Amino acid sequence: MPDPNPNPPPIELAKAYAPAEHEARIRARWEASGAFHAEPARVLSGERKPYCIVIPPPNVTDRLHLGHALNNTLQDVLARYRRMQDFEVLWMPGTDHAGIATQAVVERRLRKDGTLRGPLRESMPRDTFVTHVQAFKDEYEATITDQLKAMGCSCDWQRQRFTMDEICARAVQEAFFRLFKDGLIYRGKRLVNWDPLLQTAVADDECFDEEVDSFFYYLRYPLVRSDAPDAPPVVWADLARDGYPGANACTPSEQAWVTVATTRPETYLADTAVAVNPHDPRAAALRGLWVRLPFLDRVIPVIEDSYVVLPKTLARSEEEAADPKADFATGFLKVTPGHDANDWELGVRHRLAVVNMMSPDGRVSDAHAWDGRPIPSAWLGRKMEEARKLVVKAFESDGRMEPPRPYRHSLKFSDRSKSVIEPYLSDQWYVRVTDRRFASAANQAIASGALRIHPDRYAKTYQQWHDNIRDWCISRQLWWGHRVPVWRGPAGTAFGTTPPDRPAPDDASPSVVTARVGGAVFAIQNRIENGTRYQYVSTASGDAEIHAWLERQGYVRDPDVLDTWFSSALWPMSTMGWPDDTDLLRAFNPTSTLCTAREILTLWVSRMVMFNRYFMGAGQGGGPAPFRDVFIHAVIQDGEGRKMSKSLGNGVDPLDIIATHGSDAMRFVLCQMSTNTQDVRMPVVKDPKSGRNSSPKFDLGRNFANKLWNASRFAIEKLAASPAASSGSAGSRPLLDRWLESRVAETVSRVNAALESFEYSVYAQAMYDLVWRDFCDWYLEGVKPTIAGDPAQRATLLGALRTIVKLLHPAMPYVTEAIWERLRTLDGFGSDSELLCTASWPVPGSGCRDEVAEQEFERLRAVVTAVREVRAAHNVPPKRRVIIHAGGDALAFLAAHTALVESLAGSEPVRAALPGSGDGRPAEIRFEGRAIFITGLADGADASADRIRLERLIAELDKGVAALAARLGNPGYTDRAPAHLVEETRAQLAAKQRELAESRLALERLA
RNA sequence: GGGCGGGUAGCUCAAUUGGCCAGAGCUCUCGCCUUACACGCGAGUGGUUCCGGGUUCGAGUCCCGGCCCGCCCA
Repeated sequence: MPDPNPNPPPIELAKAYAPAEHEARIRARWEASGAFHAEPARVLSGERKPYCIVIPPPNVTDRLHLGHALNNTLQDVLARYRRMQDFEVLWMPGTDHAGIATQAVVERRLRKDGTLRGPLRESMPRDTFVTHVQAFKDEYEATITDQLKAMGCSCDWQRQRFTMDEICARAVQEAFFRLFKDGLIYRGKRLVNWDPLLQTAVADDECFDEEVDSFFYYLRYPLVRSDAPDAPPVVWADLARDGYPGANACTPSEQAWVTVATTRPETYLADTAVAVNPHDPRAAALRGLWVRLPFLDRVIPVIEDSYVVLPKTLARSEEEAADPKADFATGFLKVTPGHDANDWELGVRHRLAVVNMMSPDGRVSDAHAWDGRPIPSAWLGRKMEEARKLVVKAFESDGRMEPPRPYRHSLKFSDRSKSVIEPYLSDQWYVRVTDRRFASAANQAIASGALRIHPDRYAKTYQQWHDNIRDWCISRQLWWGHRVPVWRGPAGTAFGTTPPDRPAPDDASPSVVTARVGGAVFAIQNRIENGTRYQYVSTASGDAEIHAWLERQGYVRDPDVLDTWFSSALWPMSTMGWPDDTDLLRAFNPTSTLCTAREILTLWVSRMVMFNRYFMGAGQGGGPAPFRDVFIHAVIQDGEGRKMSKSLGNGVDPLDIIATHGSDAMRFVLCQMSTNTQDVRMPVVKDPKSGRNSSPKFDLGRNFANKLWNASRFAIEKLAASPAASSGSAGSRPLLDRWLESRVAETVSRVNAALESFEYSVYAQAMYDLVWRDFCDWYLEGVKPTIAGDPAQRATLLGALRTIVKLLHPAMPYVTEAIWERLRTLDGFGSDSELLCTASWPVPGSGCRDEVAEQEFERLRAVVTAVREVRAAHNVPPKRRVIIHAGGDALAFLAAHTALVESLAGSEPVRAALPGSGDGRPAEIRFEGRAIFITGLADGADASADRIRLERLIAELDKGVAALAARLGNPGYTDRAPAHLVEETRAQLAAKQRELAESRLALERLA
C-alpha cells in the first residue's frame, strides 16, 4: 500500500531548538526551490511588482564581520518581507575588488611568505602579481559567499557579480569612454594625497589625521634686489631707510633677511615665493624685493597675501591673536605650491611657478618636475625625513637658523600603509563631478522627493557633500583594478590632425573629437605636455585587436587603474548588464532600497546617484536615481564604544555567533538593536577555550528561538492529537481566543508599519512581546485545560501560530521554516505554500481587533497577577491550589472565566461564600474597589507577609493619590488640559482613593 | 572651524505631535525541575532622565546656556 505522504517529517520535535540540525537542510530546500531567483519577465509582463536591493558589495580583502551581518540581515528582512508580499524580489549579491586595500593585503602576505622581496614594482611582473591577487580574491569571495549563505541571505545567487568580472568590466569601459567623450573626464596636474610607500594617489577618505609632536623651524632667507642672477643684496640700512620696523637694530651693512617659520624645512627646495601679510608693517619696505634660496640657485619673489598669519605681537584683533599659529608665526611664509595644498592655492592666486622636489617613493629628486637647478648632491636620493635633518644642519652651520620650537600638529596618514601622506604634484584623471549634471542632479533627486534617505537627517549630510564637492580623482597608481582605458601617443599619427589646434581653456574642460576607424569609435583629447602635443585616446571597445592596433600606431596604454569606487558607482547598472538594454535593467533599475552605513553616503551613494542619473538618462543627468530609499543603519561598536577592528582584536565573526547561538538568534538580536541611533554597542567576550569572540547579547535571540520552538512543539502536540476545526465556529468564543486573535491582528498592523519605515527594533520588539508575553505566558498557559476538547480553540491556536511564524520569518527564517515543515503535516492545516519563505504575508484584517476582549482580559490578568503576588508573598508551593472568595460583580466576572482563573492563578473554582472560620486566616486583594479573599495559602496565612504587602500597596496608593490630587488641585490643569484627560484623572483619583481606604481597612483587620 | 548624533535603572537600550505613577532585556534577590521550554516559570529590588535656567496646566521630550562622549566634513 503506497504511503500517501512518503517523507513525513517527524511530528516529535526535539526538546530544545538546535540550529545546527536545521539550518543546512533548510538552506538546501530554499536553494533547490529557486525561490530566490528573480525573473524579470514576471515584472515586465505586469504579473508582479518588482522589489530590488543591490548588496553593498563586501570587499574581498577579508571575511565578513558583525557589521556586515547587520547590514545583510536588514536587507534580508526586507527581501523576505517583500517576497512574501508577492513582489518579484531581486536581491543582487556580489563582491568588490577593493583596489588599494586588496593590493596592500596581498602585498603584505607575499612579503610575509617570502614570495616578494624588495619594492613591488621592481621585484615582480605585473601579471604575476595580479595572478596572486586573483587567487586571493577567489578564496575570499568563496568565504564571503559561504558566510552570507549561512546567515540565511536570500540573494539571487545565480546572478552573483564581482566588480571586476567581465560584465562589470564592460560597464566600466563604456562608462569611462562616454564620460571621456563628453569631456567630463580630464587629465589634470594637481596636488594629490600621495602614499610614498604604496606609491599611489589616495583619496581624502583613505587617509586619517593624527596629532604628532614636531617642531617649528625658523629659516633666514637673504633678501636681494631683483631676480637677476647677479642681483645685489639688500642690506639692513636699505630696509631702515624704507621704514622697516626694527631694521635700525641690525648691522646696517649686513645683508638683510626674512625669517620664515615652517614645520617642513626640507621643502624649501621647492619654494617659489615668500609671502607676507599686506597688513604687516614690514610689508611696504619689502615690496618688490626678492629672496635668494640658500644652497640653491633660485631667486623667488616676496608676495603679499592676507592668508599669511600675523605673529602674535602684530595681531590686530583678539581673534587673530588667539590663532594658535600666531604664537609660532614670524609673519613670513615660505610658499611651496608643489608640496602644500594651501600654498598651491596661493600659487594659483599669484601665478607662481610650481616645482617638485620629490620622487614617487618619497625621496629628494631632481627628476620629477624639477626646475633644473642643481641640488646639493648629499641631499639627492634622501628620504624626506633625512633630508629635513640635512637641510636644518646646513642652515645651522651657515648661521641661517633660529632656534626651533616644539609644536604639536596633526598630520595625514594613509589608511592602508600608515605612512605619512605627502601632498604631491602629479598627473591624474578626474571626473568633473562639479558639473551640474552630477552634483546638482544628485541633490535634485532629494529635493524632488524621488530619493529618500532614512533617517532623514542624513539627507543634510548628503546635500552638503554635493554643495562642496570637488572633482573626483579616479586614477590610482596600482596594479589591481580596472586598467584606465586610455592610450597616449604623439599627435598627428593615427588620427591625423583631427584634434583641434586651439588648446582647451583649461584641463577641466577638454575639447574632444571622435574618430571612427574600422568598426571602433575613439574619443581623442589633445594635451600639451612639456611643449609636446599628445593625444589621449579612449575607446569603449574591449576588443584586444583594437587595443593592439592602437599600440601599433605608437599609443601606449595608461598604466594606472581606476579608483574602486568608479566601478562601485556603476553597481546598480553593471550588475544588470548595462550598457545593454537588458530585461533585468528594465525590470529592476531603479532599484527599491539600499541599506548601508553612514560613511558610505559620500563615498558610494552619491556616486551611484550621479552615475545612474547620468547614464540611465539622456546624458543630461535626467535619469532616475538608482534607488527609491536609502536606509542608513547603525555602526556596531564593542562594549567600550570602540570600532571593531582586527588590530584591537575585538571583531566578531558571524559564523562564530551562528555556531554558538544560531543564525536566527544573531539576526533577531541585530534587528532588535537596530534603532535609529548612529551607533550600537556590542559587548565582546572572548571564549577562553576556542579563542573566538562572541557576545552575551545574542543569548536573548537564542532563548527566543527556543521559546518559539517549544511553544510550537506544545501546539503541534495538541494539534496532532486531535485536529483543529476546519471552519471558524459560530457563536460565542472564549475570551482567551478572542483576546489572542485581537493581539495577533494588532501585531500584524504594527509589524507592517514598522517594516515600511525601517523600524527594525520595533518589529523585533512587537514579535517578542506577542510570542513570549501574549502567546506563551498567557494564551498557551490559558488553553491547557480546554484545548483538548475544543476544536474551535485548536483552530485559533493553529491560526495564531501560522501568523506568528509568517510574521517572524523575515527575521528568523530558519526556525520558522523548520516549524512550518511540521505545521504543514497537521490535519486541518489546509493548503498553504510548501515553503514558508514563499508563503503569503498576513494581511491586517479589518475588524479583527476586539477592544472588548482586550479590556476584559486585562481585568482578568489583574486578578490573576494579584493572586500570584499573594502566593509568592506566602511562599505557597506551586502545586497547592488556593481558594478565591468573591462577591457581587467580581464574583460574576470571575465565575464566567473560572477555568482560566483556576489554571492561571492555581486556584480551586471561585467561591461565592466569604471565608469561614475553618478556612484559616484569609489574605485580601483588591479588585476594582472590591475585596477578594484568598484562603488555603498554607495551614494558616502568615499575617506578616500580608502586612508587608498591604503596607507597600498603601504607600504606593498614597503617592498616587497625592500626585493626582495635586494635578486636579491646579486650576491651570482643569481649565486648560483636554477635557477627556481631566475626566480620566478624576476617575483615577476616585478609584485610587477607594482602593486606599479599603486597603487601610484591610490592614486594620490584620492587626 | 562647519554639520550631525548621543548622555534615561548596575549594564545595553525604549518612550508617537509635550499628556497614565518613565518601560523592556540582562544582572541582582526570593521561591520553583509546575502537565512545551531551567535557553524555563512565578514574584520582587533597582531612576535627581548629565548640569543650570526658561516656556507650559503639564517637559525625558520644546527653547537658551554649559559639561561630557562619539561620528562626518574642511
